[in-house]
Amino acid sequence: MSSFAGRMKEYPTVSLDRFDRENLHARAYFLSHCHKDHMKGLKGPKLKRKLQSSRTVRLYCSFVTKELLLSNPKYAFWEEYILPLELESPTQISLVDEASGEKEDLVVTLLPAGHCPGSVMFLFEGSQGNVLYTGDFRFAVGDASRIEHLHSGSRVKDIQTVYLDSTFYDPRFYQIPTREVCLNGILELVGNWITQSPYHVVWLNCKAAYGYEYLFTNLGEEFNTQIHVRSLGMFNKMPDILSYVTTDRRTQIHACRHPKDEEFFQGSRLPCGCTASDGTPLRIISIKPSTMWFGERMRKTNVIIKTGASSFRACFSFHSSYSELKDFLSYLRPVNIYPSVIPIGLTLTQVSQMLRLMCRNQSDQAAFVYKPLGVLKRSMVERPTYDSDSDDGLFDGLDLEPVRKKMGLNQDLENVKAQSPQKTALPLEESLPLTVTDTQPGARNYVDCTESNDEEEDEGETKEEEDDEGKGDAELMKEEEMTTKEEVNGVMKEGESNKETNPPKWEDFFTTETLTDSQNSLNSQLQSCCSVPSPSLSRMTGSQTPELFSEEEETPADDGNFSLTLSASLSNHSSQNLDSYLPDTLILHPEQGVHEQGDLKTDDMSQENASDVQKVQSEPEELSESQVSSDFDIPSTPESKMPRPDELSQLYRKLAAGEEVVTRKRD
DNA sequence: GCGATCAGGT
DNA sequence: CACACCTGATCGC
Repeated sequence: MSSFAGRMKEYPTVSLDRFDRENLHARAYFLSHCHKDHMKGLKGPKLKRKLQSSRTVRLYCSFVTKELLLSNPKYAFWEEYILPLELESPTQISLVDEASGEKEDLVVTLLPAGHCPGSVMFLFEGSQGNVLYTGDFRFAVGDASRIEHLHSGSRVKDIQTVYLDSTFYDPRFYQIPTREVCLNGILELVGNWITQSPYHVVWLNCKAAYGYEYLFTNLGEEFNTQIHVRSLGMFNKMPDILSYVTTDRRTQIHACRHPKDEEFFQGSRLPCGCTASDGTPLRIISIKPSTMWFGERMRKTNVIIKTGASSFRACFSFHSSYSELKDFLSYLRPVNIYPSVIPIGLTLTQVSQMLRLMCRNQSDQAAFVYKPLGVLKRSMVERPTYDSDSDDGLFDGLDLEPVRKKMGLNQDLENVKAQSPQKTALPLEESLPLTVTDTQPGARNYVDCTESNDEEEDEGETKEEEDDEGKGDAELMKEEEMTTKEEVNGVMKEGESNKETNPPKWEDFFTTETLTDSQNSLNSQLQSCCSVPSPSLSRMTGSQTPELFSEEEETPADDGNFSLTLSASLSNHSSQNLDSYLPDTLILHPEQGVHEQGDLKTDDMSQENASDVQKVQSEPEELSESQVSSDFDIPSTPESKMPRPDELSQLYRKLAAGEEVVTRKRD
């Protein structure tokens, strides 16, 4: 879930995907896609009032996003304020301060993000450099090189900052099967089921969100049918989607929902209550799209998992995997990268630190361990707060735009690897301390990638990290609990970012983020949609109310004879591991049971898996409480010692006075 | 009555 | 299996 606070420090007068709090004062708004966690405040009365009193404030988004947004009456008041933009066509936008008349021009380009219908990234080009806000996105490896507007000529544009959908920026999510592989698995499963008889139907147990449409269109295309959904008004102007969805329940593929749909399914009923016209019980399987991921060296498992007599999970991801993100970032090599999502189980500090390694000029810091106080170079004079953004001034102007050609992906990857002082097959950061406040380097061992998807989240959750000093990008990234300081209103003040000095890197000493990630729930309903029953359908059966179907209990897919074990596409395996040579799609026989990870194996791999599981279980323990101190942490570097309070206060005094802070250098 | 927030669910 | 929602309870206005 996005915890982006809405503003970029380069262009703080615009707000993106966040419309509450400070964002109420923006000169322009941008909506990357129509998911609730990116629409906070968007239907708020405050914003509505502001719009009515403004003559220049607009909301920019794609045409599709506009369409989806306005299909919900709660957002209808936006109609006259939305300025939809074409994809891939740079547009100049004037940001006007209506009070002073002050104006700033900005060129924005919408880039398709592959997350859900209408989803885009925003590329901003203006006086403060090129900034890419990714929104939520899924790019496959190599995709960045195919985007025209990320290049000028044959070179990659010089990107100052990427605001990144870092949902899966964690080595645990090293690999997620590609869209195509996942889709093929689902097509195969669905095909094998619905071809058995007209009474064999599939229920796609999708979340209430946009993003599954390409699944619908592909299924519809493949099986020459339509998918039953609850409403389709939002797609009225999108024939490519509209033609594959229907409110007619007489189809073998359903993606309809009902508040109690799980119960329905347990009772062999579809959420829409549909039955066969002749009374023959339907045989329903459910397919629940869900994210499956695999560690770096983990044997690839199936994209379809049987989870019950007639239930399946199918791999599906709206977001790029870790390796896809790394590919993306290593291609762009921005100066700064800020996460807009903190993956579960990680802290902002950890993610930021890992991302820093993907920044331009930072790869040589792969050897960086920790320098106690040694990086304090100059004092800061006028800096009310120290923020973890402050290092962005450190590397300004140091380098030219790297020569990278379009499609030069492999080359780039090689470069990246070559830049790593440690020649290892491991991802760069895996041998690094994730945060300086975390115990020892390698306390978390990412080398032994999670070999199972079953890891629990028992750790980290509300790890109190910190002190409240130095908000900085903590402020930009989140908005909660930022306490009292008026002067830190969530945005860098102009001129505050001091480009000439090398400010102390406070984040190396103190973590600055609090982990109150509590902006999860928007209680609005995007879909207040009432399905319009098609007149021609309502006479299908006299009895369509779900309640009338409870009697006959035939387990739909009990299946002694359900041997859908798909020998499947033994195609694209990189064959480095012969023992990873498994079908993409494999459906376990019912008798094999799939309820536990230990059961997730076929005969030829059971041994390996068993040992893999062991490996996971013997992983180092989580951080103990005592290792995460509540106030601020001085990391325990071997040669360093804990500063005494009087030493610290002396240091503070010097800094406050603007004196040069001389620190002992070790060797 | 409304919005914001949280807990708990899928 | 960790995304993008739901619902329902509680609180403040």
